Amino acid sequence: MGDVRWLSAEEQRVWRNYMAATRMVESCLERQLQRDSGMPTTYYEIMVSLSEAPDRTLRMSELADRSRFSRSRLSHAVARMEQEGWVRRTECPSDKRGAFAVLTEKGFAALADAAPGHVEQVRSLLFDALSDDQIELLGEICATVRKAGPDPYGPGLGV
Amino acid sequence: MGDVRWLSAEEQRVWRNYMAATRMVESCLERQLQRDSGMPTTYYEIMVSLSEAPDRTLRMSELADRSRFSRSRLSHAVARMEQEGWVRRTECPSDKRGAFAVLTEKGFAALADAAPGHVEQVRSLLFDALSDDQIELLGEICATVRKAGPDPYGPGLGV
DNA sequence: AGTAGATGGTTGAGCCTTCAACTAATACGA
DNA sequence: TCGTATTAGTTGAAGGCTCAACCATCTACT
Repeated sequence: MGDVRWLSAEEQRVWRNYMAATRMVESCLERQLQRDSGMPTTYYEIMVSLSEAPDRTLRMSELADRSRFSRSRLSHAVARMEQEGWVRRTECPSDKRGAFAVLTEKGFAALADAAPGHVEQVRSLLFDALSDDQIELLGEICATVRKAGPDPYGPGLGV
Repeated sequence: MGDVRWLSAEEQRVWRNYMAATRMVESCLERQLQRDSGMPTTYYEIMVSLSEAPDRTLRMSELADRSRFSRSRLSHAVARMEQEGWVRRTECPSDKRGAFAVLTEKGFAALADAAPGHVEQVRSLLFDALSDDQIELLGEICATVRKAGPDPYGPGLGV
């Protein structure tokens, strides 16, 4: 716990590029989706998770874990999405504390509508810019970072 | 504008790893800094920019451009930081619309105090997990993505 | 059965960000 | 010089996120 392991000039350079690039990607995606489909990427991801689940239904906690959202965040989000008619909440018979989130038809339609523009954006921001080799390497790097990180890393699971 | 270029299975895998990894890094950094130093990474970055400027002073717009923040966001942030005593605003003699943001001694101290923990976090989340080769490749990849992206990409410059 | 502790989920306050509207000052062209 | 268009910066409302506190229910142990 003694001296600080400051970043070398080279590491600084990498780090600033990393920040700039990831922020750019994130913020462009957010803007595009908000502008064209009126939803934050958060909601998009929640709906993707639901759409992939059997009966388009998941327990709130399961949904929170998969998207790595805090329970609180998910709860607020689902409340909002319920207002939009994209999601419905059902109670769980086997555990009366529990709740299911169900993607509605309207929600599925909104998702289907938003998807093409979103995917196009992902492609043009990230994949189009990189060579096949770079894409593969990036995949490995991200997998490594992800595995090395704390798990669960945030308020997602457990907290 | 015809058919959608959906992601291949492989691209999906890369994309989900990318999202998971970058989100993890971001959220861990945010939490650490907020917990240990009571500031969001946003403010940290603003103070870094100011600390590197001559006289620890920058025009608001210059500061916004460097950090790629919208003018509005910066304005709100600086207002908040002024309350904390970390930053002071001065008016610009040559352009009476303009304003300077100045990092105070207290702000500099807060930054110096926050830096070690933040850097340690950056290191342990990203650099420690990767080989030297991977770090270099990541740097290149990010530089490429950054250059390929729209510029200015967001509400940062111009909007 | 009775109780202590864990788990599922919600809520509200506070903060940050975005968007759009706005003021004030400068630059530019006729 | 007048008028218009830009540019610098701020503001307020609306929405999303975090944190901590909070019920309700379930589990496990005695």
